[in-house]
Amino acid sequence: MGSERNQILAGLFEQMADLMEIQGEDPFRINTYRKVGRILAELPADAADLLADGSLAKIQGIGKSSIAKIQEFLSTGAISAHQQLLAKFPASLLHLLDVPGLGPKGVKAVYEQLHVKDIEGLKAAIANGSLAALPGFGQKKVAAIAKGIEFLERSSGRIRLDQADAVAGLVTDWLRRQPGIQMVSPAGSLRRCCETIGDVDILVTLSSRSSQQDAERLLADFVKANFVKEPLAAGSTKASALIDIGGPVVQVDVRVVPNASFGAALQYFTGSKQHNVKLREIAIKKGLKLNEYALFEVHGQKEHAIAGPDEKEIYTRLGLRPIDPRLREDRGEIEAAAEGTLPDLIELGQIRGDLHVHTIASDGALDLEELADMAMALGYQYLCITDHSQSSAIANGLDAARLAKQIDRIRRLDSRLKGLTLLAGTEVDILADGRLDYDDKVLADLDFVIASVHSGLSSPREKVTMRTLKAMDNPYVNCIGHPTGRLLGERDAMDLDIAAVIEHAARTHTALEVNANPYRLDLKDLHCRMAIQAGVKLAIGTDSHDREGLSLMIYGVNTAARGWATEGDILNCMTLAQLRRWVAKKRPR
DNA sequence: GCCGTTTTCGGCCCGACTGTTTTCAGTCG
Repeated sequence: MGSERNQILAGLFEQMADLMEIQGEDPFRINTYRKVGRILAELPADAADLLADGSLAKIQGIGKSSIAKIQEFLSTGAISAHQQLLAKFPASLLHLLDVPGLGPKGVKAVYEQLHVKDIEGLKAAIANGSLAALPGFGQKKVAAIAKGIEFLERSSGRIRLDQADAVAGLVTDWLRRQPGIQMVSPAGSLRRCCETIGDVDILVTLSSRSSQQDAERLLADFVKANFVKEPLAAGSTKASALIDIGGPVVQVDVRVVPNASFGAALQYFTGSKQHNVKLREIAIKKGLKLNEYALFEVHGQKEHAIAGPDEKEIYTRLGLRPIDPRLREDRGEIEAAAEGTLPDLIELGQIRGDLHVHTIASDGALDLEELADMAMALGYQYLCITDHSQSSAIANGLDAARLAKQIDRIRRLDSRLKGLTLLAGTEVDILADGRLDYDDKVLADLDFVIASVHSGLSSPREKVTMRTLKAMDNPYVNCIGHPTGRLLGERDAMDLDIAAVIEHAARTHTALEVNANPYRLDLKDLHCRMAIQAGVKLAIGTDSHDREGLSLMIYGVNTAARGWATEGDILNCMTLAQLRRWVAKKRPR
């Protein structure tokens, strides 16, 4: 995360795992490589630093062999074990693993027996019939692989959380209207509020009088619903269909589960996989067994369920506090649940205001009055207007004179408002050399200042980091907006030294934004957690540009919660008086 | 490859579904 180098390293371990799987090695050994890859990807600091101070070797799951490989990579830029694997199998085989229906065994077979190296080769082997001639590849399997290729080429991979919400809403609304339906709940990465979603999982229960035929009928009806673009499967417990949401195609799985298993199924299908593996290990140590039907006590051959209908019960019977779905990533939440030290996660209702909003003065669609009305409807105590500054010409940024007029309008409207305080702010550009787009004299007239990088996002690490650090040195800058500049599915994050930014934020009494727009979610969850651990305040802002904008706050709240944020970590959970004192603390007296 | 108040060796999470089989391997979540 923080370090690009960590990501490369993590990728190498992932690739080694994939290649070893194609080679047919011991699955447990492969699993270890994957685990190391995941640990590396989530490291809070550069692997080189953690290796140097010995903390890397102390991490559970990283042993001598992995340390040696990491060391080798850091000194030579490569891992010989990785290169030896690549000498046996071309790297393009790794893409073949992405084809649904084709696993490592299949990839090995097509490579060794048909010399298929990539998707194009696989298509050719299907077309000329050579794939169907392979032992173990019958008509149906070949058809499934052909379909898998088609899906791969059509799907955009993962979709944003708001897109997944839209799809899930469509399907759950439809499900709730069906006869006999009792409970409906999204599961999977959507329920965990991950930043992107692969496919949408939805669980339902039927009334106790319902039969298996009722379940089959429901699932058959689902794949025929008008929003379905293409049915994939419909059995007695599960149906899958592709749904088109205007652009990407999303797979939605609907599962009918027994009432007595609803909690266990919800737990199971919410994941994450790593979280579930650890829970099942705990169950085994206690002489229990956990699966998607229930938590069982095991007595020899006999077993009986001790939890199942209620998800919380699964956790408590395992000796754990119930864990919020947003924390279920095996990032220490299970240990915290055992010790009773889980955080009281931030909730939407604790948000007292929005600190990042644009109006028609720059590139927004709403005027001050409309925004004030909406903020009051949301029950906010304050709303900070933060239009763009002059350098953001494309966003119709305000120069000092227009900003002065805007401040005046804000003050006048504020004096008429009851129950809401309108704050005058800005989202000022951080210029190429790290200076700001307004003079300090201008900034001094504002209640709250966000500084953001909007240009030169692909500059080298040193440069983008320097700009951000320098902006924080300004006594009027209270918050860095969308610190990494990423746009999910569209633009990579800047190569920012996030650890350095967090450290500097702590030192300069500057907050970091959690931009709530589902395209951004920036800071992301892991960075939120790093910032919180460093004592940095997070400001959750919607960066609202239109009517829908203000309602996106929940995405920022969920992202912060995934970073273990509590009410006390969030700047805009403060009362107005607290917020003003917090801002004043950095300013010259 | 990693790990250990039951183990320094022998374990390592669980089940469903599908297709190609004739008792199971591969894939998936």
